[in-house]
Amino acid sequence: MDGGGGLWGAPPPAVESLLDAPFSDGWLTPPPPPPPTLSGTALFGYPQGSFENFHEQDLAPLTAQEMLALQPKISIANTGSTGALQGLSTSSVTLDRPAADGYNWRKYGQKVVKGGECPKSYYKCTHMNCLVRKNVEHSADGRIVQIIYRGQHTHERPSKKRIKVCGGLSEHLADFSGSVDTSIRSQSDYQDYCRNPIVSNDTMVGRLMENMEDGDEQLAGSSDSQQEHDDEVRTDDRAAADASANERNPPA
DNA sequence: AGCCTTTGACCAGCG
DNA sequence: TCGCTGGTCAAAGGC
Repeated sequence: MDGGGGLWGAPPPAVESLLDAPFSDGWLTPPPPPPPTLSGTALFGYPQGSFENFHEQDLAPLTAQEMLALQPKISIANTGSTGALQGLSTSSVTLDRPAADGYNWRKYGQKVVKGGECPKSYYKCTHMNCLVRKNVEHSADGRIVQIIYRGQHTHERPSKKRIKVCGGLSEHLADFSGSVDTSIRSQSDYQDYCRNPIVSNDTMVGRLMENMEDGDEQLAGSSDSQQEHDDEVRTDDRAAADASANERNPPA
């Protein structure tokens, strides 16, 4: 995406909802608690985090079952906004949505690492005096496989009016962002999101729709207990975490 | 006008 | 010391 004025552009609201709603906790089967060693690192084995991740290129690696489950839902979600998916950029290098965690991020670099199979994007928090950085690593198929937070935010999340996420659930997201630590989502919620669709996409979307209707209250609940861990860099854990993530969601 | 992404270059750490 | 790799900078261009 060619940013220009917005951190993450303006994905169709419905799809935004699909993607961001899973950050709310407490839906679908209770996920296993995130390994403490994953603090500051989010692992991904499933398209997530952004509308862009759901364009055809990124759906490709999904299993047929997942495709069947996902695409119709997206289509339904986009009812009234037909062509939304077609309007997506086919560029899949930078596909995550850092702003989805409630903070504003500016991409300051991108590097292809690991033999060119893993493009890695580097983000800074745009808040002045905030030195938090975030590395987003993509798999070869464009899916986010890992997010690494570096440092701690020295400020509150931007007010919802300033969060440059767009569309229907953006306000929900903003509220959610105001109540849940960024990195907590990066860990448990993202992981939950990674797992849940595999459990049941129907359920996932159903919950999503519920979230859309129920609003902030469902989004508000979260634990702050992990916050103190969240922004620490635990690069030592990356390998193990990555391995475990791959076990759960082996790359396509 | 402001803020963003893109992208090549530069720098530092490591084997 | 050299080469590789990963992280950052900064100019250019877009919205």
